[in-house]
Amino acid sequence: MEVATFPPLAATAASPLDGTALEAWRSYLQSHASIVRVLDAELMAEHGITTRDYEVLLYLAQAEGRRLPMSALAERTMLTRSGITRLVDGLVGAGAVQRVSCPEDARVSYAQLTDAGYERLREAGRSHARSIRRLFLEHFSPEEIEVLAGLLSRLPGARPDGACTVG
Amino acid sequence: MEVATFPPLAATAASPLDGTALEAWRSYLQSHASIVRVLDAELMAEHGITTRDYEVLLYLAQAEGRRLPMSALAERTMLTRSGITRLVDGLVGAGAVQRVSCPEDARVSYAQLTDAGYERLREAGRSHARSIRRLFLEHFSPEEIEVLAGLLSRLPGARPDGACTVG
DNA sequence: CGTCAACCGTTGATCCGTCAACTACACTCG
DNA sequence: CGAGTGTAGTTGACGGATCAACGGTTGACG
Repeated sequence: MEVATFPPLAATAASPLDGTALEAWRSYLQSHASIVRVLDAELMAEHGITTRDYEVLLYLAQAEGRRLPMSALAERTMLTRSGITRLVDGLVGAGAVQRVSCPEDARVSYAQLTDAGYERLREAGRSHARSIRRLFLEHFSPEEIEVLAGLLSRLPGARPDGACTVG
Repeated sequence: MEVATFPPLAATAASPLDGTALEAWRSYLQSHASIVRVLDAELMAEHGITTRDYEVLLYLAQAEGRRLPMSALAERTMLTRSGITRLVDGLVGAGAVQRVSCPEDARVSYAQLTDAGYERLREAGRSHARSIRRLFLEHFSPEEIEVLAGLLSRLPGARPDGACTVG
């Protein structure tokens, strides 16, 4: 697995950002690209699922009854409803998810995590978390993690309205 | 312009990350997704170019003679050679870039920034930098920027010259 | 020289996600 | 009830990026 170089995008000859600011921005962008790329590759190589798949599986696992309406999934994943339809198609094909229609509202169709899907998630989750630690967390001390969390949480989009219960 | 919600991917019921660590990771991912999404949309709305386009234009502008071999572009942007071929096709079509063959090595073909392309970049650069300030930099004090830059620079891929050895 | 490996850029097939259009259903209000 | 409005999910057409394969070029080495 070859893990190429780096990606930027930042100041222009015309309107440069200040030195340190530019560095911060570049590191932010580039590290993200690199880390996510490796994470993707590892998840795919070791468990045959994409990060998107994993994300959806995780949301379902955390949801009441291990099922969510397609729209809810779309919202959480920041995908289009149509995108989610296709993604879930794949997961259904892989046996990780079933479609279940909703008795109270015939319009909605739940994506329901199967036992196989849950098992798949558990397995993937272990190595995924390990990867995250290795690629991200391990570069900082606990105090630094706290600082980082505090700073990053101010950025747009960093604060979902609670919502996601872990465990 | 609707700027949807948030994207996660993180701990699983099976192997959760520690609380603060999880928060840091989530903020990192989610803020990136949100910010990049807005940046993309603004660049497209105001100047009709993709972030990728902008990136390529910027690299060319910074390069010796405002031109680079396709492979060099691919490397810098973290795109495939084939991806770059197609992207540059577009820029050529838009008149921002020309293809120039290399006299010393008939295999390489330079992407050469045109004057029009440079002008385009300058215009886009202004508002782009403004957007970056608004979405990223303005959330921190100068000292915090420094701290952030220092922390982020440790992550894989954050160091342009420092070789990207992961795996 | 002549061969062969490595390399550059392009192309065809394909995957993944979007947008826009459509179907089916639900809810409100006359 | 029945029309109109809005919502949930799917589908077709398309764009962007990848991989695999190819043709042209270079450079090293027998």
